[in-house]
Amino acid sequence: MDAEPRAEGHERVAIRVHHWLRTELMRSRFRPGEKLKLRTLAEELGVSLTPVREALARLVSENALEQIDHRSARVPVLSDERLREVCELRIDLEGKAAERAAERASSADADRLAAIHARMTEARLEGRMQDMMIENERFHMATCALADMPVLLRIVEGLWLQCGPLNFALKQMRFLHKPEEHPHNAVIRAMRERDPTLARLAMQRDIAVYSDALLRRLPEINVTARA
Amino acid sequence: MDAEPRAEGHERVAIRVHHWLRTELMRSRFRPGEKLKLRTLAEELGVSLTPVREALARLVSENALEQIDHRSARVPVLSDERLREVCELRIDLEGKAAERAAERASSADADRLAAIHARMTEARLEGRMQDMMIENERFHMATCALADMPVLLRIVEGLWLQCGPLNFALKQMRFLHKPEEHPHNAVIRAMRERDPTLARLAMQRDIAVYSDALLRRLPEINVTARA
DNA sequence: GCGCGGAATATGTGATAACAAAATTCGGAC
DNA sequence: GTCCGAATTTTGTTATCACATATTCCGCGC
Repeated sequence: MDAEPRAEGHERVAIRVHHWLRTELMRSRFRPGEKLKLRTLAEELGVSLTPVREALARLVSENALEQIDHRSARVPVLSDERLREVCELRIDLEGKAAERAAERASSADADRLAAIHARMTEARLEGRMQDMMIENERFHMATCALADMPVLLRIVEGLWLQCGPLNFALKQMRFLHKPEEHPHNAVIRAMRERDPTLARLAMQRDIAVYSDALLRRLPEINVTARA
Repeated sequence: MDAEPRAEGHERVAIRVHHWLRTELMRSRFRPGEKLKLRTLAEELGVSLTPVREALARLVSENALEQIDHRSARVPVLSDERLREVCELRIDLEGKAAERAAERASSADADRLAAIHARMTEARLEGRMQDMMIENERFHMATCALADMPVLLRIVEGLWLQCGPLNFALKQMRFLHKPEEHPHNAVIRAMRERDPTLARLAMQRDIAVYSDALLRRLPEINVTARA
């Protein structure tokens, strides 16, 4: 099977599993509280236990999974306090990232952000909520990446991952903003105008609105998680 | 329901290795750029490759190690920019933690911090720099723990771990403060007086002084790392 | 002496097996 | 019918093995 003998194709299996699990968590395939079983995952992916184990260990270290009873790993059930904390940290850290990004972004960078946001809006209008969420994530990660702070970027990715399993709650969520008032637009404008403070405030408002909506839904999420 | 079913005796080997490596990294046993070899570590600890592999994978996920050429793991060589970033994030995040801690700390908590700082001062006066560093770490972690923000605590632990390999540079470092002016004292006072702003500023000053000292030393550190 | 190439060694990866602990199922006593 | 305990099954952990690739080392030719 050397379709790609040396190219991108032959990543390590453990890395592939890790990426796959990350994505599935982001797509809310697993519910909060669900236990992830080694042999089940290994069979589904057609690999042995070893790389699956490594991937799970990494996700535990990233706080994307929770080690329960010193043995199995499960998707964390976020308490109200914990979700509040994650959101608060996102507000601080993504706010800082947006601020820094606005100091450094070129107009081409701003265009890229605008393109992502356009795809996100399109998906939202067509009711493809899954795609909308993916583009939303892209928007935030792209903004963070513009700050050119790799350590911060990894931390923010970790925070997103912790909220990932909750995203399915947003699938039925009403529109949070009128399209023309969406905070992302202000973020993009701030990039073009090199206005760090505006960028920070707009990003923080975006996250705050998202957080409030999620926190209101948390009780019903954790009820369904119990089942 | 035993008193302590699996308390001390048989922790998982992989966890033990992970803790051990964390500690060794903090104690600067490994130099920046050093490659960590599976079989060497396994032999030293008297275990097989599997748990060592898992521990290394976790440390890579925690940014405490760096995956090089998609195969081996090595202790990261921090660039000037990267060290600056880590320190900047520490100033933000530990500042916030100290602020929050000051809102919630009891006077018993303040006593505990004072005790840690006293041990640190004692170690410093006696020239036991290694012990001093350990107590310094304890002081910062204990303060963060008082903030009652577990997610933040894990992030800060990760940032410390990234600086860990550099700590050996501080062994010969001159005193950064006169004992009575040490910022830790101001932090403790802020806890007693419930003064969040003072707590944040004092903690930030402490980290800033440390950071500047470390940044000045970075060139020579990275030279020795090359060897 | 220098560079090159191949062999020997070192090193990491993934699969499998043996084992231990936990969860589940089943059967019998009441 | 219910509850308790033993047997069975499930599940996670570690060690070992086979293999692929990277690195080192040595000898040969120039």
